[in-house]
Amino acid sequence: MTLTRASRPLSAGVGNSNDQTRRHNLSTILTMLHHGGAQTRAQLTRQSGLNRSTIGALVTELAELGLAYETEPEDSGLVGRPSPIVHANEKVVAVTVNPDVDAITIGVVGLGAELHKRIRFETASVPTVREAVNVVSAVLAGMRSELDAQFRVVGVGIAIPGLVNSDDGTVLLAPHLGWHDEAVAEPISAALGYPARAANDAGLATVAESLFGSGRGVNDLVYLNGSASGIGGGVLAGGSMLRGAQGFAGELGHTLVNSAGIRCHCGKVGCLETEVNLGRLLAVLGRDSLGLDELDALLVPDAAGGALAPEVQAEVDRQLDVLALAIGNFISVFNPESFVLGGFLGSLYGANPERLRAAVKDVTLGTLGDSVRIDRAQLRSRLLTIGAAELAFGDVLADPAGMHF
Amino acid sequence: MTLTRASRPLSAGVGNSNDQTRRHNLSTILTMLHHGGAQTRAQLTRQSGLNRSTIGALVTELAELGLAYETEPEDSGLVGRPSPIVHANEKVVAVTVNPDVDAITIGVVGLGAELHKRIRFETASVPTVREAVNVVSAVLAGMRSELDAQFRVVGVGIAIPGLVNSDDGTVLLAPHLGWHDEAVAEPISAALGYPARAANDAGLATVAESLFGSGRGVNDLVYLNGSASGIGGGVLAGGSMLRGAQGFAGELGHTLVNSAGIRCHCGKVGCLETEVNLGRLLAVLGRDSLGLDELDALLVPDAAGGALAPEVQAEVDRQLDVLALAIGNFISVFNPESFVLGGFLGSLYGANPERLRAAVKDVTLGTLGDSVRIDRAQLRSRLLTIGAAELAFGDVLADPAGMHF
DNA sequence: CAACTTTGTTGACGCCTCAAACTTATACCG
DNA sequence: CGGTATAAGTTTGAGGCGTCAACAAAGTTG
Repeated sequence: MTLTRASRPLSAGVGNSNDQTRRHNLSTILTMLHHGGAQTRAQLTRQSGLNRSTIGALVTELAELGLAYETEPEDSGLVGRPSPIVHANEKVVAVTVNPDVDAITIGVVGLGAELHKRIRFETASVPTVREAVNVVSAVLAGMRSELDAQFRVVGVGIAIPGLVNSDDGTVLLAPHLGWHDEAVAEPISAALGYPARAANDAGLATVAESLFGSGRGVNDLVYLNGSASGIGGGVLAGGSMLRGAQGFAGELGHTLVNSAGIRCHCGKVGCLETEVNLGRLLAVLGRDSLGLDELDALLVPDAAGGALAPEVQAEVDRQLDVLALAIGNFISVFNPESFVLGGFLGSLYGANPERLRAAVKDVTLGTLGDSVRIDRAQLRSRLLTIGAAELAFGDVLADPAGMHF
Repeated sequence: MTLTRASRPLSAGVGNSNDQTRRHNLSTILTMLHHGGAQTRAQLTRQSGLNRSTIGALVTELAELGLAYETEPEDSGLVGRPSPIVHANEKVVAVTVNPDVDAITIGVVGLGAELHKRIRFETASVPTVREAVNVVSAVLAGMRSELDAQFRVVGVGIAIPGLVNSDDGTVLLAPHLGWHDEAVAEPISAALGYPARAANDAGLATVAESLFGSGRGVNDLVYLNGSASGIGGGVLAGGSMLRGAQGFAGELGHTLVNSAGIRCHCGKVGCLETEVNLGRLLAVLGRDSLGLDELDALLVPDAAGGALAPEVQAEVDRQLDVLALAIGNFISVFNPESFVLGGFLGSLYGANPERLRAAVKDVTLGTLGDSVRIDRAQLRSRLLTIGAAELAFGDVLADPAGMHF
C-alpha cells in the first residue's frame, strides 16, 4: 500500500469536473506517446484500459491541438483491421540550456525525446548569469526563423550544476559557476519570451535516464553521476523524483563515507565526492584532464588491452570500495531496484564491475544486495539535454489542452 | 515541478469513469474527516473546492455507507445558516497488532485515530509467529461479542520491528523477534477473518506522527526512532511514504557515521545505531534498563534538576554529535522540512537541544541547516497503534464505496 | 421585525466515458 | 477467388457526475 495524505483541491473552483477527467486522460495518452514512443490506437486502448471510442476521441483532440498525429498502419501481418500509428508530434519542442564552466550548450528537443539540434557555445571564462542569458538570446536569435517556421516551442528547460529552487527557478548555489542566490529562469524567460524552468542537472539526468535510458520501466532507482566538479545524483522513488521541501533533495555526493577523510567544500568531512574523485584518478594516471571516452579506454580492461598499472588498479579499487560504502547506505535508505552510474563513475565501474558488486554485497543486509541492479548510464552526451527538455515538457504533458501558444 | 511517469490504467477495465471521479471524491472527503477531524459541511466545501451540492451528495453517501455521520451545528455565533458537523464514524475500527520481544500489544482504533481499546499481553519469552497468531486469536475471541456489537472492523494492521515486504505481508527479517522469511499477515488474516496488512514499525510511526503528531501538515519529514533494539526510521517525501522497491526503504539506523566504528549486526561498520545507542547511555548512567520517562528525568536538564555528571554529559554530547552527522547526511539526501525524534532519541535531544542544532548547522551546506526543524515525537505510547491502524484503514480510505463488510 | 448572510436542497444542463451496433480492413482457408 | 473470422475504427444512445442557478432554511445584525 501507499500512504498518501489528502490531495489538494480536486477542481480549482470553476469548471465542470468532467473537464478534469478529460484533462487527465489527455495527459495520460500524450505522456504514453512521449515516453513510450509511437503506438497504434489499439495499443493505447489496451494499455490505458480506456474504451476504444474514448481513445478515438482523445487522439483526435490531441491531433487538433497539434500535439500528435497519425500515420498509416504498419503491415503487422495480424488479422483484423489495422490500427493507425499515433505519434507524439516531434515538432513540438523544448529549448534546453545547460550552462557549464567552459561552455553553454543549447538544444532543441521534440516530443518523444527527439534531439533536433544542439549547439555548444564555448565561453572564454566561467559565464555569469547575465552572460549566459546573452549567449542564449544570441543563439536563439540566430535560429529564430527556423524555429518559428518548423517548430512550436513550448518552453525552456535549464539544467544547472548546483542547488536550484525549482519552484521559482532560482539558483541557491552553483559552486563551479560561482552563482549564488540568483534568478535564472526568470531572465531567460524574459529574454526569450517562452516560459522557463530550471532544476538541478543531476536530478534531470535521473529523469532522462529513467525514462529513456538504463532505467526504463524502473520505479525506484538511484542515479549517481561523477563529473570533474564532483558527484551529483538523483532519486526516483515510487516513480517520481525526490524533490525535498525546497527541491534540494538528492545531493548524494555529500554522504559521509570516511570519518577520517578530508574536509569537503560543503563543510563536512569525508564526503563521497572527496574520496571518489576524478582528480585522484587523473593523478595516478598522470594526466591533467581527460574526456570520458579516453577514460574508458584507459580504465576498462577490454579497451585498455590488459591489466592496469598497479598504482592505478589500487586507486580504482579503493574508489570502488568507497563507492560501495555509499551505495550500501543508499540501499538501506531507499531500497532501490537499481543504481545507474554516469560520468566517470561509469568508467570506474567498468574498470572492475565484479569488485563493486562484491563490495556492495558485503555492506548490505542479508539478501538485499543480491536483488539490486547496477548499470552504467546509457544516454551519455544527450543526457542533460533530454533531461532539461523533460522539465520544459512538464506543463504540456500535465495539461495538453491547457496550453496557449 | 514534479516529474511523474505515466500513471497506470485509469479505470481498471470495467465501469464508467465517472465512478472513478466519485470514488476519488468520496476518498478525499473521508480522508479529510479522518485526518483532519470533524468539520462542518461548509468547511469541507471550502477545503475541497467542490460544489456545495456535491459535498451534500458525498456526505449523504458516506453516511449511508456507515462511514460518517452528521451532528447538530455548533453555536458558532457567525451569521448565516449553520452548517452541520460531519464526523468520520469512530465505530468503524481497525484492529492493530504490535508484537515485541516481551509482549504483544493489540488495539482497537476507530476512524479519526480514536483509540477505543488496548491490551498488552505479556509473553514469557520472545514470541514465534505461531504464538503471536494464537495470542491475537485468543484476545480477539475474548472481545468478539463486544467487537461485533459495537464496532465494524475493516481490517488488521500489524507493525513489525524489522524488514517487511508490505505487498504480501511477509517478514524478511525481524532480528529481535528472531523471525525471518515468514508470512505474518496471511496467518493472522486467516485466524481472524479480516484482511490484514503488515509493515515496518518505524515506517508506520512516521505515518502516525506525520498525520496526528509533530509532523501535522508537513510533507517532507524524516522520523528517527531510538529503541533498545536500535534505530529505525521512516521518510515522508512529497507527502507520501518512501517504500522502495520491496518496501524496505527507511532503514536509517544503518547509515555510516564512523568508519572507525564497530561492526554492526547488519555486516557494516560504524552504523548510526552502533554509535547512538541506548545501551551506551545506560552504561554511563549505571543502569540496566529504563523506561522512557525515567530516561527523560535523568537526562533532560529541567527534569534532572541541574547539571549532568561529567561522564554522562560527555556521552550525551558524543551521541548528539554523531546523530548530527547522520542528520546532515539525511538533509543532503532528502532536504526535509523537519526531523521528528522518537524513543530515546527524543530524550537525547531533550538533554541538549542547542548542541544538536548547532552540530547540524555545522554539517550542512550553506543556509540549508537553518530552515530545517527538529522536533520531539508527540504520540508516545499511542504511536505504533495509530500507525498500524492507518495501515488497515488504507483500503477504506482509498475506496469508501468499494468496501464489502 | 426586517434585512442580510450563509448554507442546504432541488432540478436543469453539459460533459465525459461506456456499451452496443455497425462498418471497414485485414488474414485465413477451402 | 470468395466466404468467414477477427480486430479495430465509427456512430449513436444511455447513464453518471459535478456545476450552476434558483429557492428555501436558519441563523445574526440593527
